[in-house]
Amino acid sequence: MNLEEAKIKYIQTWGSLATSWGINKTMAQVHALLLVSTNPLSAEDIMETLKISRGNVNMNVRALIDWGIVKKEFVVGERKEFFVADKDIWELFKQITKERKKREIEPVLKVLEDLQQIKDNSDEANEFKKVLSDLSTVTTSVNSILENAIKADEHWLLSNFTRILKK
Amino acid sequence: MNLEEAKIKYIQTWGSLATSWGINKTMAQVHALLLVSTNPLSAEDIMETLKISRGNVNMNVRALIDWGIVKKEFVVGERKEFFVADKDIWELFKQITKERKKREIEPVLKVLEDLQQIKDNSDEANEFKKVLSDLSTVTTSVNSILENAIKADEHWLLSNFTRILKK
DNA sequence: TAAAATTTTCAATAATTTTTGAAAGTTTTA
DNA sequence: TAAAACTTTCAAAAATTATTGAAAATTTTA
Repeated sequence: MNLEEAKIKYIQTWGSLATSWGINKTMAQVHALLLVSTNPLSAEDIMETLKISRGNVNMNVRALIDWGIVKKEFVVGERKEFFVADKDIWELFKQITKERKKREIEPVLKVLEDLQQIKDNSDEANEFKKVLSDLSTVTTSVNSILENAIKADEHWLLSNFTRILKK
Repeated sequence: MNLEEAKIKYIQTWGSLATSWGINKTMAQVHALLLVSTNPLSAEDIMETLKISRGNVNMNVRALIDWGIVKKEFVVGERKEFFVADKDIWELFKQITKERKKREIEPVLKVLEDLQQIKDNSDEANEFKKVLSDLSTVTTSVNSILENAIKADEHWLLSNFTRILKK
């Protein structure tokens, strides 16, 4: 396998992992392409390499910029826009975590809390509240871990984890 | 909001969270329904409550059993099968983590390792290998955390995390 | 053993999500 | 200012994923 093949394999692999975690395949592939590219790429470069339409490139690049993991870059003497991905994978991990936490986990925690408030003291209601409370505990716990992974310095995840392993 | 409404709200909320993490909505809803139900439910109970077809119930209940988070149960004097969800949410968390780790993360780690092996010493190849290596580090790290969450006792996640927070 | 009850399968259909591509919009150049 | 270069939008089409429901298979009862 040569370098080009390896890059393609990597782009495909990342795309399929993304799909099973609810991230659009093309978005992941565009990101992967920018990540392994040594120079900034234009919309056309991406279109050609991934064989996708202009509109699709535009939509997905914007989504990546919105997630804070891709930046626009200007190349001297060139009119069009170019894009680059941050090469720091920890930064990537932090950004993705941050976005998903905010968009998906926090709203669920809010609903779980609201549901706890129902005024009903039957055994059935109390059993339900117990389930909700347990769910909140796990969800909060996951949320906290993610929060710290975001807040702390680059290698929080690895360094803290290593410490736990050694205990 | 009364108890019934709260249960429905919870089932819907869980279903939509599941969707954004690549889990089938109905599968999550069936699980949520079993989780808040005080007694075992038959395929028909599920069909009626969630307004879905027999085939759909069958497919999704089997998937849940396959994931190890729902069990068949027999009710005396009844011919048909009934289903229950483990009420221990930590157990649920562990099972889901275990399955996703095995099915999705481990295969990716394998590919990343394979790709590292390309025999090419150009600057470009080395840069690519660096990206792969960083990805492997983060992925391995996430994988290890999940591994420990699975192996250790019920409240590993919470107790260890609390300790880190207090440092 | 055979009829009844129940579960499973899976081709067809429906719903959802993604992608296209051409038109509209914007920015830059001359 | 207007033509060229480029980007964005979005309705329609394509692709993917989920669901139905009726037929086949299996299990239970009598």
